[in-house]
Amino acid sequence: MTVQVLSKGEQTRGRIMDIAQDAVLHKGFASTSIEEIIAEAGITKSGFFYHFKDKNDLAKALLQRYTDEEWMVFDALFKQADELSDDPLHSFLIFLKLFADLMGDLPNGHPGCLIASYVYQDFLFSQDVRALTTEGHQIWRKRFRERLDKIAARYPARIEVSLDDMADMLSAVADGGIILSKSLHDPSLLPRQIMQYRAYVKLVFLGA
Amino acid sequence: MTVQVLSKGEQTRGRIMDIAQDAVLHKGFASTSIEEIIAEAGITKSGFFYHFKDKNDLAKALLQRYTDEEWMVFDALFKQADELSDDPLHSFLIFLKLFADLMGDLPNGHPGCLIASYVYQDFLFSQDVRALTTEGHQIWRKRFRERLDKIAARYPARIEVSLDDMADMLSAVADGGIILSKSLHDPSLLPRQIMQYRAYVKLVFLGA
DNA sequence: TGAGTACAGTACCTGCGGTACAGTTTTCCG
DNA sequence: CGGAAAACTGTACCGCAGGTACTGTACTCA
Repeated sequence: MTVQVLSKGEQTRGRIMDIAQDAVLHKGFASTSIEEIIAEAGITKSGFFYHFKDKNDLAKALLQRYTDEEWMVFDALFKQADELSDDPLHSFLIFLKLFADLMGDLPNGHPGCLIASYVYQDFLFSQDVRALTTEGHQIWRKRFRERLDKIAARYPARIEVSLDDMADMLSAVADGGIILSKSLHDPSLLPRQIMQYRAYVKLVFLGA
Repeated sequence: MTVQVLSKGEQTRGRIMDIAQDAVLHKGFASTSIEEIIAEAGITKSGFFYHFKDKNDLAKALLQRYTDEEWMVFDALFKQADELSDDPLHSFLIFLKLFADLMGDLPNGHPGCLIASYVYQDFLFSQDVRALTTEGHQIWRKRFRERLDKIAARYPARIEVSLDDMADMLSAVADGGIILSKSLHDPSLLPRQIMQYRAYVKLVFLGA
């Protein structure tokens, strides 16, 4: 039912990015060669460099698209949670459960977070790519923080706590959970860690 | 006062690894070239390959040394904490504070976790390197879990919680905290995240 | 129908990982 | 002190990957 609105060039560009993203998340950016990408895409080197001026340009495009898609996913989850409860705390708790379920439902575990993977390969990329990872995490902080502000207004926190730190903690637990999931070959570890964070939020605002 | 027990070969090998580890943590393993390592070490390519049969061999040696050193650091912190309190919970809380302080005291922020950085560059390395990262995280789980078991025996948990998940959460928060610290250029973020985890532990076993 | 778009083809340069192997100095041990 | 092993240096070379440069061409759409 999806209508054809993409030009042929945009289609090819998208196919290159799909192949590249899959490879990058599985073995890292540096060890993903352009040659293997074009081989799988069925194009030539010229074709690749027609769409991306260099490898760094591809990295940037991948990250940009990835963050855009992540926000859409989160928006959808937030919206779904808001429909299930008017209360800010319970809506956030529902969101966390939905988030955990989503992370657990992926067939072979979560493929990884592109942002996190880029952070560890920092100087590969130019300053503007670094800026993108920073911006990405800042936006997460801001959006989670907004939710926590509304919660704290209605449910006074049981302990002294920085809401910025609490907001960041979800990003940290998610990124760290992905690493642990991959390292220990346990796809269920990531959703369980998100549920741990959920338990923390519950304890802070509701108590035991 | 340190006595000279290292042969010249061991010294050079160590110098190569020091230079390499610094570079790897700052820009990733793949984009750290052997040529830049030997340039800084003041040796030739032949010299490098005398000590390491290939780049993967270097990666393995780095990881092995890194995990060994980490355990020594943690042992020292645990010992210090145990001397300050006999109570398992308070000792663990002290340990977490010491850990957070240590992570914050590094001049330019924590350089990063080698294990985490390797996880995102998976297929670069052979199966035995993968095994090392897995083993590393498993040992952390076991050691933290032991502490939590002793705590739970004296302080019944206020909520239903998996102690394995709680043990893993410290690794996750630390790994994720490093990523966020680097991404947001805020060295104080990592220790603050560890303190968040500490607050969680406190809430679970002591309440508000 | 002609001007872009979206590539293919070819050729070539560079840097890096890695090999091979011969030669040289340094260290250590009996 | 001498000799063997350890710890390298020097040189030459290979293959692969990223990247450049430029020409040619099929398709597409106004």
